[in-house]
Amino acid sequence: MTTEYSGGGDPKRSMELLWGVPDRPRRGPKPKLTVDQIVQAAIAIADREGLAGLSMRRVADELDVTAMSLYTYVPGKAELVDVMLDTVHARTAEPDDDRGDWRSRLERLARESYDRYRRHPWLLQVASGVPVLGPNLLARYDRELAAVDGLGLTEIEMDLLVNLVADYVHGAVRGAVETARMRQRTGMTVEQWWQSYEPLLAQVFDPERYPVAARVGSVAGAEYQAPADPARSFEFGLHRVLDGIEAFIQSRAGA
Amino acid sequence: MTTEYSGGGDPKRSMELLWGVPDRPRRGPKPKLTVDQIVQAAIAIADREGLAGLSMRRVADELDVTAMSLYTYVPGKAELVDVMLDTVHARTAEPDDDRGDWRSRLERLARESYDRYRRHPWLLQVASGVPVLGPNLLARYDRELAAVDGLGLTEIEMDLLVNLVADYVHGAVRGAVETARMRQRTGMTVEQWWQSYEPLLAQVFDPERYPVAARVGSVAGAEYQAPADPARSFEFGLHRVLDGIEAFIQSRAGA
DNA sequence: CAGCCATCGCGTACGCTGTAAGGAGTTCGA
DNA sequence: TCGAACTCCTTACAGCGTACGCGATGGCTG
Repeated sequence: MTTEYSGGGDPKRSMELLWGVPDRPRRGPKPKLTVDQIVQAAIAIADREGLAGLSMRRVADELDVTAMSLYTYVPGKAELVDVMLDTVHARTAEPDDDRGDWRSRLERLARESYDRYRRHPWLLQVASGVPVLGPNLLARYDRELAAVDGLGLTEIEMDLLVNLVADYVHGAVRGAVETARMRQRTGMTVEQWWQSYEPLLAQVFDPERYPVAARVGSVAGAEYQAPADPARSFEFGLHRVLDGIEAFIQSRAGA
Repeated sequence: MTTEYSGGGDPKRSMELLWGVPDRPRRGPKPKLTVDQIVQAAIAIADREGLAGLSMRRVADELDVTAMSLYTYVPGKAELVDVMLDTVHARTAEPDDDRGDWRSRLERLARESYDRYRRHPWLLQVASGVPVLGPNLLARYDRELAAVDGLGLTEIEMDLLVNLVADYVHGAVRGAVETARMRQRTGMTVEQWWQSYEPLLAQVFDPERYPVAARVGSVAGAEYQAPADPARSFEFGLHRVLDGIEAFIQSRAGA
């Protein structure tokens, strides 16, 4: 169990943090920390222990200060998460975004997003529907749009397509992340968990009441050794989504 | 900001609550409450105030008992959420699940799911990747599978298709839910929020650095009067997903 | 019909959370 | 040199889930 944020704070203060204000000459004692140190520490904690494990005191401990000291650098936890969100969207290298056709470009971006969620599972809990846009989030949006630019689509259609892929990836990565989280918390693999859970289910399961689920569930349970196979789901679904987009682009080209 | 659960508790106790144990003759004082009353009160609170507003004390207040009394009926909060999850998947009527072709069946189920998320936004925070299956969740899985049964697909393919739709709906409904949540918390509509946020963004936004985003963003911002239009995104994406599934089913029929 | 004891409901307590308020010490600009 | 600005701290509050243990209740057994 974990906590969800973003947009909770003051957007103005978040934007200042994200884009950097030209800092006026400082008068008092030298700051012991930087905002970036705090953000990096917070990201490390959230990666390891989830958003539920992220607390101001925990971050402060890591940096050998008290919790309240952090409020000198950051207005509050919500704004800190806003900056964390933008920060993990930074890119180390600027690779081959333009290579290939639109389909391979979109697929590459979808996998990049999937991998980011896997690396930073807490991203799933950060509300990004009404995001506070930092430089890296904007850069990502720009890259995604560029992947479907020049195909004769309207701007709105480009936006909708990019949203579709982002929405699907978000939905699909949940299974994998929750599986990993369960393993971390309980020390059990999904297979082990399934082996102890399946008998419980069998006790109450009535095949006549759920005929299709009975048939499909038993085949899937045997094949996955678990109730689901998130990685396989993602692969399968991604191709279907891209097929759907392909049909749309072809129909627009014909119009 | 809210809290995420499910699977956190003891699966065995959750299963007992979900499927009902034949209760042995009770000896002590008459119970003041039933599990169902507690679950209904908890759902009402979560609907109104989000999962963050759901606390044992809050539920107890609503029912005129103390927090600790609830632990007579429910092992803990995690198991309570498990039961809440299954309960909101109950159906009032048994309508026309079989009507139409697979596409209209799947679309109807997707919209039903979308509406449920809108009615119970906290569902988005409940981890369902490793769900504790109750009768209603199983019934839903059965219905979804039945929608793609008899098309010549393998069981695994049926499972993957059903997952794909569920994942997409989950991803897509987030935008709408977060928009509604923002309005509830801040009292602002998205349009109002956008009017105050857009100038902040314009101050730091460099069109040369984000050329495609600049073009698309300005068109979309003007058209939506917001950074996005979640309802429209869902409609658009759902049709693309179904198109992708259609392509798959046709290719399988040909094989 | 008495008495046992399972069960219900409650009061208290612990360690955790985000952060408001205010005080002490440090360093720069005037 | 001295006030203003700034950093960092201690203290405190209201909230959380829930472990523990205590009285009161009331159906089953003798």
